[in-house]
Amino acid sequence: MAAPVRVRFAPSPTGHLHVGGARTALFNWLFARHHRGAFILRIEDTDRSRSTDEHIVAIVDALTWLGLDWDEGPPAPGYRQTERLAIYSEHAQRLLAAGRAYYCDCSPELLDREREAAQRRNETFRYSGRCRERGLTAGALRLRIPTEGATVVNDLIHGPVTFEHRQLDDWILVRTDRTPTYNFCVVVDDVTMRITHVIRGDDHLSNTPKQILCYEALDYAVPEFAHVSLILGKDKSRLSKRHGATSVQAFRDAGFPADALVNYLARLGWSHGDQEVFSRAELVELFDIKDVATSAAVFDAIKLEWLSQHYLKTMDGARLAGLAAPFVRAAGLTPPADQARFVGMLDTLRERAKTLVELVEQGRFYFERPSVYEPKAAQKLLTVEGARRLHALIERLEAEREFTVAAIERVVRGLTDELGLKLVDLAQLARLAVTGRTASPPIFDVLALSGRDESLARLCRAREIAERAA
RNA sequence: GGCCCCAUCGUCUAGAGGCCCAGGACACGGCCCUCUCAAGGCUGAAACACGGGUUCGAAUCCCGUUGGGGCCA
Repeated sequence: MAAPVRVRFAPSPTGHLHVGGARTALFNWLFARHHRGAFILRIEDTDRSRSTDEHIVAIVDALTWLGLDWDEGPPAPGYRQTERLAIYSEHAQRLLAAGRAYYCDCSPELLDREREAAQRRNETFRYSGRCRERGLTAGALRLRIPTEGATVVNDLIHGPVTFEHRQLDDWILVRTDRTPTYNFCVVVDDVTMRITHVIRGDDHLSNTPKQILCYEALDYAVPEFAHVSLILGKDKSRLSKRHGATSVQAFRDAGFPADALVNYLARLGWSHGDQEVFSRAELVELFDIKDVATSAAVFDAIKLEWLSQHYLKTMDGARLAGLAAPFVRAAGLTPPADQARFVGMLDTLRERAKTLVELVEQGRFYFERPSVYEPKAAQKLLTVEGARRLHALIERLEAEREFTVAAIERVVRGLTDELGLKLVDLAQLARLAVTGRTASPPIFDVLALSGRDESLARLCRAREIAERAA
């Protein structure tokens, strides 16, 4: 029986949660859930100048919204690097005592000169090792790494990747000002949190051999690694703000269901045959790190929209009502108290919108009377003849006992025949009167859902305007 | 610049030597359905970066070139 899987997602709270980070978090979460292991959230806030508590809150909110729950991490203490400084220095002392690390007092100026010289010779800069045997007791702490040989990263996604030690240098663990470096903190954190699989962005692949050497110096077991490719923008450069929305929060605010974003992110770089739509349960069951693609992927908002619409179209009515209500209120409107009626309205809207924001916009007329009529249509339809037709329609509807979709349809179709018109003639007229627009859900549904009183009031108002325009 | 990673339709991808003159999905075009708009159905166009090998046979293996990305910064 292998040791239980423990993975982590370790964002820096220097901004909102980026979709790239969200995907890394998702892959970690899926891996943990698939193997019934633990998913740990750790905050890498050693860069104090750029880290803020607001960003931690934003990241926690975004992960929560996505439904990526963690088994260990904030708000419990001990999962922020700034709380763990003592642990880093303890490990630094151990390495020093064991002779695996040494102090170096070379000045930055000297190092810069060496770096430039190395570049002129077309070589990788590698610290000369001048202080290796000097036995200094202060300065920057460097890891002593082998001159010969190579370190192989057995990446779960990429396979074995070899790095020659002569390309690596005695990197700094702790700076002269006693602050630990990023690479050192990561190793110590992963080791002390007993992380078994490090699943992270491709941008860390080059740092991995240095870290492996540090694990070995510390005499700790090296975890498995899996480096996920980066997400690119349309122009194939690293996805950034200039490509449009990139934060999870932005997609949430735009009205994408969390399930749709999760499904999209999962399929970006991971696949399972020809399947495109996956429930959470399927994702957890089918996810295998070996099926993650090796190449970078371009973020395609259009496909996300398609998935979003798919989820809006297919999700349970009550659930949709729950998701839509806040967006209705955010638009300054009020959802009806009658839940069944609200769900009925949403049912006519759901296949017409790509996001919840769009859905509310499409269905505005359900919550407020149209303040204006589409000008071109009004000019064409709200005429003397239009007023006559509206008048007839109003009379028939008033006389009708029932105000159901079926009854309304019977009335309208009957009137259409009598007047020698096509259905479209009366439908568009009624549509304009009730919604103010020329495109809406089926007009019989709209009428029934709006209710007899409201529908008649709107038809009458349109008739007045038509009469006045004449 | 050095090191590392990557390379199938516009995009996400299937493909782990013959099942592929390359499959699915999004987007795009056409047709159908239709009270509008959608949704849906059918259908069309669209790719193995290039050059060498290996093999009876390569999208699949190897080498190189080119291009993109990452790290060092």
